[in-house]
Amino acid sequence: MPELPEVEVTRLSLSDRLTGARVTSVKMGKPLRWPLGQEPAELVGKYAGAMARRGKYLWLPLMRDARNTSPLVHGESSPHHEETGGLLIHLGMSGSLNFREDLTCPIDLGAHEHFQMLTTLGTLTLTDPRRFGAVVWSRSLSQTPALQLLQRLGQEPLSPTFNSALFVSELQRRKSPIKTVLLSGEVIVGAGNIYASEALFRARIHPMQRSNLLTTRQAKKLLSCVQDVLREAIAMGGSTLRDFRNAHGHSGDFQKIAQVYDREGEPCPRCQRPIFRIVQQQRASYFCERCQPL
DNA sequence: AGTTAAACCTGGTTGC
DNA sequence: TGCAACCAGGTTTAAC
Repeated sequence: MPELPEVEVTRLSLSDRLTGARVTSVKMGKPLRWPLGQEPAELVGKYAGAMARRGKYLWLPLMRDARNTSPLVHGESSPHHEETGGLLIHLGMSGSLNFREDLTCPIDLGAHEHFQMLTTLGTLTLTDPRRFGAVVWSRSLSQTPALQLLQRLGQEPLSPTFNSALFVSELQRRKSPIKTVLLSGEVIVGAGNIYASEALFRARIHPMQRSNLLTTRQAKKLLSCVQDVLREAIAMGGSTLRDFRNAHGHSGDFQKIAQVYDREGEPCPRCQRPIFRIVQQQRASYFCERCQPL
């Protein structure tokens, strides 16, 4: 599921509703991708900060006292943050976070609910049928295991400090197909299988095109298409193929306006020829043979 | 070192 | 209707 837009929609829909909340209890369901790395009871009594995002990961600061609940900017570190910590959350393929403000009745874990944190402001629940997701305790973003999971990630496509020259040069030094490079997350994070196909269609670049064979002009075009697609998808609440919901249970709508993803055989919106489906790196790629020549 | 397949899981859809 | 095969938003790990 969750590519950058869905993760960002999740973060935005939680807004700051958890900020300042004190954790009252934590329940775990079946095992996720990695163990929590901490006794659930150890989280009780900590105070939540504002949720942040890096790539497809969410970071929920959990601090010892209520004073430092201001947003944690990635890279920033203070002695207070160092001695507290937080949860690094990944939604995997089928995960979604739900937040309920009602504190009235005790909430039991459903069959696919594998992490639940009760707080003084509401209950945060991770639902993830396939359990490729993760909730991992880390002392800070600059320490293991968080650092290990985040350190190889490429640039944030929607960051105001995005370095487009670096993006171009990183594409030029890789020989893999461009779709593979986008999905790897080593150059740019956030584009998964849906948005990689959509961005390549918009940029009129064949998914099999070798990255280093793109012209500078093509690379820049691709960058702006990736950024546009991600921004538009966020504005539409993300894509809901099956499982994705925002923190309030609402589906996304972007899949309705996807131009090529999951549209094999349908007419290309630009030239009317049928959309092709191929498999790269064990993932489906959708494109138009005419509009995206090799 | 760089590229590709296998693995982690569940459930829905497709085809015989 | 039953059942096997295949497919799905991601990413690590092992194997060439």
